[in-house]
Amino acid sequence: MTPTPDTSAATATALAPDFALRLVAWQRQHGRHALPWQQTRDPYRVWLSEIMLQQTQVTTVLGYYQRFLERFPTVRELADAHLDEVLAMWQGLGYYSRARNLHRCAQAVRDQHGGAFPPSAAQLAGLPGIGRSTAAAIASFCFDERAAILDGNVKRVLGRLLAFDGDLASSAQEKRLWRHAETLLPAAEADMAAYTQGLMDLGASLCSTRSPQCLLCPVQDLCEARRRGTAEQFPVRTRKLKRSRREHWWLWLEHEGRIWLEQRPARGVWAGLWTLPLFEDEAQLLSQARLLSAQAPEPLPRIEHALTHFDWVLHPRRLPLQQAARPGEGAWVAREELPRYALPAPLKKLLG
DNA sequence: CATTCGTGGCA
DNA sequence: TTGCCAAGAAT
Repeated sequence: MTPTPDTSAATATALAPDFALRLVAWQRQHGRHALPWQQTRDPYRVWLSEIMLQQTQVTTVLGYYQRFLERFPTVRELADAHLDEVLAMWQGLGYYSRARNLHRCAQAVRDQHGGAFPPSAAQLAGLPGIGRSTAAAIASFCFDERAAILDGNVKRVLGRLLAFDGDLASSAQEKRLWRHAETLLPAAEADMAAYTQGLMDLGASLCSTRSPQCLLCPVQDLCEARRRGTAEQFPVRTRKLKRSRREHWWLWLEHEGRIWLEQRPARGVWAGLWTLPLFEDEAQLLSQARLLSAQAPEPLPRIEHALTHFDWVLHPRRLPLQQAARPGEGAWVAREELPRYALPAPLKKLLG
């Protein structure tokens, strides 16, 4: 049995000087330059943008980014804030462990780095919420460090450039691609910011997931997938994520315009966010409701909410109360106070 | 190494 | 409607 020859490694080495120089030139002429987080080299602002942009589209981040900076203009103000307020500013953006790690990271910068982000990818990667790729992005943008990123865009661009046929669901294959990404880095530190941005810009525009526009690509004649006419086949990623389904009942208690909210535990789905009391089935909800009122809760239309790995069906049941009992650990929240509470998207929609 | 984390947009 | 995916990291 002859092992498949690893042509991608030789390809990466052969392309190394040309690819970077072309990408850098293209980025400077055709890439994005007007995004808010591109108007600065302040590590705090660049870091904030990189965290928000993890698994999140640029258009979604834009509004959050400005509002967040107005409330927390410096890393110290973020570090000194309460986690609940950080979560409230993050509500709707998703992946809430990012907000939790963001807060922890700000405190680490304050307490262990004298209030300034450490100026190297290696040190940045040791901070909460900053992995290898995010560390490299910050270091290349702010400090011109020759450090490779490997996000979704880069996996697609390099996967096609090298016709990399390893399954990126495998960590061993991803490790190989990391090495290629480092091989392809530009020689000059002065080119690093444009190079890193160029990889992102190319992946977000011409080298898109579906219908890539190879004819306009600055590296079309270097691209192995383009040569084969099989750009859409890269990168290779077998998905084994099976979506499951969960079903719960939500008790919406109201008293004199206030709503009863409970804070979810610090781990798991919607960690630290405020929600309605959740029940495994309708019988348990009704059992709780009978302790609070002689009235029966009003059934509201079901909510179908899709998370990454499961579909969630929620059945809201609304129950106005004459007297304000305390059904457990939680808070009666007036509507005008709701913005200070971090609510998951479907609840914000339901209450809105 | 596999799983667990949100949300909105798009074909 | 359904599935896929977007500037990933932590466990």
